[in-house]
Amino acid sequence: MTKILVTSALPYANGDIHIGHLAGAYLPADIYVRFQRLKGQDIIHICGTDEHGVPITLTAEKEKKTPKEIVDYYYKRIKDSFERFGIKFDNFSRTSIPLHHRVSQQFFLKVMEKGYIYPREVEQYFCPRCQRFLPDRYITGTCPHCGFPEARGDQCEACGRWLEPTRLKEPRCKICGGVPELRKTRHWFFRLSSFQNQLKDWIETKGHWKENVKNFCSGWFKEGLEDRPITRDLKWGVKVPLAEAKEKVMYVWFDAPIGYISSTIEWAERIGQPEKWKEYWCDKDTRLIHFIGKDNIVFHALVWPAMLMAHGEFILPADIPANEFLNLEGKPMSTSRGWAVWLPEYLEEFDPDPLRYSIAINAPQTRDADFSWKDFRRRNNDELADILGNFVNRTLKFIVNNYRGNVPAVGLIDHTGKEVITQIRSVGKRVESLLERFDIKQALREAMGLAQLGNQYFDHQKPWSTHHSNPLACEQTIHVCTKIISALSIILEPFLPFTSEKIRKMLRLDRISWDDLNDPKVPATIGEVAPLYPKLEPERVELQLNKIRERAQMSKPKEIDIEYFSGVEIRIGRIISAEMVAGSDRLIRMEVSFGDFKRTAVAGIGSHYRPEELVGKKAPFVTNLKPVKIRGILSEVMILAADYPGGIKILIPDGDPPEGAKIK
RNA sequence: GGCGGCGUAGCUCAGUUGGCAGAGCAGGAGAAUCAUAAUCUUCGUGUCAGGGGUUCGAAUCCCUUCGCCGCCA
Repeated sequence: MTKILVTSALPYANGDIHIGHLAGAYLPADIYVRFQRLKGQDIIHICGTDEHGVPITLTAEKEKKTPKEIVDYYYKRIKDSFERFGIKFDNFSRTSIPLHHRVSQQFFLKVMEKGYIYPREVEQYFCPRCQRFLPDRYITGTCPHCGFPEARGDQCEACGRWLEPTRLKEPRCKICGGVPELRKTRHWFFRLSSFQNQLKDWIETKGHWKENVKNFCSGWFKEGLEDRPITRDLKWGVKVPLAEAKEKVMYVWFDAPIGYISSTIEWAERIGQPEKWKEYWCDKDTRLIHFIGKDNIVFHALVWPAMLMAHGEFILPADIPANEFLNLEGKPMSTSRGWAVWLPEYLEEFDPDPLRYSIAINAPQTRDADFSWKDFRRRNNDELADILGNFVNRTLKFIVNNYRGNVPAVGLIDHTGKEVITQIRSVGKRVESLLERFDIKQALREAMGLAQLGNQYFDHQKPWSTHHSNPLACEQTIHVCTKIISALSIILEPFLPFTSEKIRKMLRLDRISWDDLNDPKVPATIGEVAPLYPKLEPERVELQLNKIRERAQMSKPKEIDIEYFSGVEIRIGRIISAEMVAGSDRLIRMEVSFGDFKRTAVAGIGSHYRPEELVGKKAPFVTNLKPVKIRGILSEVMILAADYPGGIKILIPDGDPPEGAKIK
């Protein structure tokens, strides 16, 4: 049998999963895998967190933690929220485990052995204060074209021109503000350029791939593929397995996709068949499918296949169903601006299936789509509760009320009933072929059509009336309706697994398979009946809408007027003494003179200043803050300092203003 | 700036290789009372963003303007 290996993009362990991620990769993948599994296919779903790279080290610094602490935290949260949302993986690994490091290193060495990795001297900015080489976008300076003083190392945002960091005038480290210096360093490059033709030929055989994927690739072929550096001067990551590169790690984009392989190996070991991963990665008959969002297309359709070609022992992707983006309330999602719906937060308030439904029925398959809370509520109430939930409920309640919970058995089914059963089969067939093409949106519409069909049939047959006038006909109707419910529990399982489970409980069905759609099983008696979905009041979703609006507002500082500002009293103070607060490695206690009076300050700047450095310095202090006790010491004034990832700098006045001078 | 995408009914979205513009919701009318007042039937609606071109025929292909979005290793 053809095996299927499905991967979902490795989420970056630097934040929670939000609905955009779900729509882009994880939900479509989960639906596809659940469907294939119901069909009895040999399929596994592999994923894990991507835990290396500079952004994680920066988050760690910002939160005064180690990178390990950051990734441990998010690994747990991400894994947990996937589980609660019903996204099922056969293995959910992480790229920081030793197994992954080993596999990545072997991969590296193998590709190097084949001649596709080579070292090259490059000049890069190094920040002596941060003690590290700076990625392009962490350098700012004056743009040589337009004179914009805050241009980024890779591009000037004012005039839009591309830049090399070395061309910036007065370069500065974006992290600490220090002056970086050019240093020679050696990096290893992947010979991507030599795969251009091979990749082109390969993609031409993929006529069935989605338009957006092919489009992206052709753009890149036009530009021409260039070799890419695959090492970094960083401590956090997979060590480069070369004696001459002891201090380097792999660039995160290189080791991350190898995570698909190492996660599969971890899975094989876990189930006690350590060689089994090869059946998926090394067998030409296995279909490798990568589910990703559109931001990942170039990588999965070009760079990663080139890496696999270079390595030579693994299969290439058979399909890359990439989705577009999901907007939120009409605006693109933005984690930094707080404009997103995060999964852990959602799950505190609602059940998984309504969101699975909302996303799947309006999936961004061919273009960006929009998620709104209003629409979410409507989908839940008008579609899930009213059409699907009500059909199940009215039928089963009817059985309870009129047949004491025993499903009527029937010897014969009349023409109309048979027609319905034929319809079930053809809906099954259509859903099947739509899902094979990854068209989950249309597939779900078709599946829901079955509930609608049920309501129509129920209405036309009028069992509430035939129950008295023609009991046999009534029994038939209810029997057929129960068949429809049974079919719904199968056909909806990939999309709404929790709903499917509830229905199966009510119908006392323990095992289901896609083939059962040919003649859905009907139980003799039913279990306890309860409505499938509670209706959502408008307030429930308005609350959510307000939450994201407020958050977006907060990330933008509020405008204040001059009166408001003049309410803050800031004066120049001279630090007359300073000492570490006992039992703390960050707090410094200072006595500050403002000429006429003295005050005590406790400030969390000890990670970047030694007390003796501070004594004698003049700096601005807020002098009318409400005093607070910190570690038992009353802090009466607050020192002003620049606080940014990687550093804290107190402000020193220009010249020598007198103690106590007011700042306006 | 360059490249790419998008613009279809009041709203959210489908529209295969060019072949009479579609669905759901909202809105109007009716039927039914088993069911979470939940269902079912039925009705209207479009400068397919604007302009130009190719074609017997364009929402679809080409050019252009406007608007929105993304990417730029």
